[in-house]
Amino acid sequence: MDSKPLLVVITGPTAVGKTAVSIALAKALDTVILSADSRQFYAELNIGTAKPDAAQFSEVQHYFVGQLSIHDYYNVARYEADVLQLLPSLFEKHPVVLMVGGSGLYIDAVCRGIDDFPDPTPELRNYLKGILADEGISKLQDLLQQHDPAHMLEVDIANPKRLLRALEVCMTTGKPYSEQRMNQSKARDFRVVKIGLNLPRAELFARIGQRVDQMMVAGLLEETKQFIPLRHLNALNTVGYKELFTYLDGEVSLERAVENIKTNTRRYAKRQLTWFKRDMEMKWFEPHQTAEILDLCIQDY
RNA sequence: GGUGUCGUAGCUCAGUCGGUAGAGCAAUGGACUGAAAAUCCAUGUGUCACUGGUUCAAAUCCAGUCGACACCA
Repeated sequence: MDSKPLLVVITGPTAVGKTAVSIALAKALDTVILSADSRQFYAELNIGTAKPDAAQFSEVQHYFVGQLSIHDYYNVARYEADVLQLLPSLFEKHPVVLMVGGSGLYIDAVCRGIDDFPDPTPELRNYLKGILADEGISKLQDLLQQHDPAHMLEVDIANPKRLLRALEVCMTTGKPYSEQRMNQSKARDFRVVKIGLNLPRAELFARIGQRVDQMMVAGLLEETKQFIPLRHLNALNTVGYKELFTYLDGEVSLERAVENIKTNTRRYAKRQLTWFKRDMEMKWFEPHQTAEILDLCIQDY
């Protein structure tokens, strides 16, 4: 048997039941959980991100939950580095470690790696955002055509974020983005098993509706109110908070805002599934199949 | 019980002079390398309540039935 330690990734669409499954697995395997949820990172975001509750935290040691402030800048490359730095010490004590969350890009960065690009600088990003606002997306397309015509053939030219990011890399490195994107998996000194949780669509959507209602009962509106002055922060461009801002602005009724949260959560779940479905390494289960998932983990180490 | 209005996509509704139908929302599929709960692309969904009649042709006109709503009793 391979002597490398094992990282078990538990993922799936929002509200499918990842937390409950992962707590049960962590207890059975006597191990810890790394969150791969790009919104649970933020200490201030609690109700709207469906963080594990106090009892669950006390049962299992969690990492990458609440370690950031919403004022902090963070990105997927930093997450990759932070996880890779932490993992060896965890593997010393636990032959299996769990990574749980629904942020597909972040999971891939840990499992496969991500190319070594420079972080964006606020100055350049604001400059390019200004061009987008003043001159439109066609100007960004023109610029990328100059800097990286090869990438123009592959990139989604209607997506401003893709154009903007590619331009940032071109302009800060002086080399075309497409030449620097290796798209190759990096070597890891641990093995990975990927568990995807899913439910029939109607059941998943029902769970989403129930969870949003629970969040409202738990005080999501009050939590959101305190963020009104901070709403421009990226961390608050998040389902749950952004819809309630429109209610607090008087644009829509509370009932309408809550419906919008449910709709946008459903769409988010669908996008997550699109991402995970194309991963051929993913082994799919329903969240009640904890025993089968545990068997798979044990059999693999 | 009577009178009136209405019944078209999952929902809200449009549909002109009769030529078998289309908007919005919802939904569905997809993309994705430092903003990713972000951002972007694509796509329909039909016993036109039912039964009959008129007509070359009915969502459309006529009759009846059923249902919803409003008003009257």
